[in-house]
Amino acid sequence: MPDTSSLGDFEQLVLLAILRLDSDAYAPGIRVAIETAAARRVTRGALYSTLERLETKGYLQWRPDPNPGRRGGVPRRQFALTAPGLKALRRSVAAVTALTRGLERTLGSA
Amino acid sequence: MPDTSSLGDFEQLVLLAILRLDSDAYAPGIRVAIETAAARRVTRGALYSTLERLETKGYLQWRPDPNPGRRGGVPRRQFALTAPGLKALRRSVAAVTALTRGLERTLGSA
DNA sequence: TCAACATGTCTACATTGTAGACTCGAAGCC
DNA sequence: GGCTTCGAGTCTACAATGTAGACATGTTGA
Repeated sequence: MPDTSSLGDFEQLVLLAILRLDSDAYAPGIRVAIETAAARRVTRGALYSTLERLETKGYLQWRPDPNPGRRGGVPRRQFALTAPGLKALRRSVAAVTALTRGLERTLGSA
Repeated sequence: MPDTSSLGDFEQLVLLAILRLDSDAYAPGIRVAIETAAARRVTRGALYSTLERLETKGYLQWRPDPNPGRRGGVPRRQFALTAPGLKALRRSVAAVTALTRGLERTLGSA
């Protein structure tokens, strides 16, 4: 791992989705959020591998669903960013923002 | 390659830098632009591998430096996005933008 | 002629992304 | 109770992307 450990693109999307979903940050919802925002398919495998890697890096934490009552078996996990996770995400978003600034018209990100 | 071929994070930064530098989009400058924006080191190897991969995907093109007159040996290459490259970049930036919207305060991207 | 320099190439490997089959256990139905 | 359905998560194997650093090549100027 490089010392200025940066985020891959999918990792970035996952962290953003968790931040955005806040207390609703369960894996299935994260998946839907990314699929919607990025207009692309996200398999469970891809998502869980990434979640695990982010946890290993100390960028996120989870706890068992504080309010269950659904259908399935295994309890869901509620994810949240850690302080280092938020910091890494900030850096990552800042890089894109810096290079994007002034190109809004060309990029159509009105 | 997935059919909805998405950009890796470094690829995204490289395309953004090229777009931004416009007619000054030579490899060394691209490198500096990314190092500055992302506050991280970028080796030549990393950059050229990525440029080559992006070219293979048809996302960028290059031509020999139209106005030479520098020091070194091999002529520089001037890079530019292709239409598909711009499209892919738009998609990629749009995903980040969509998930970022409303989180400006938290992310400090004022 | 030769050192310094500016680009670009090559090789080998590490990290991240992806797909899809599989496991687990609770809930509902009969 | 036994069986099916379902939601969530695990596992394995591989593909794509990212990274480092040594090397090559040709120009310039002392």
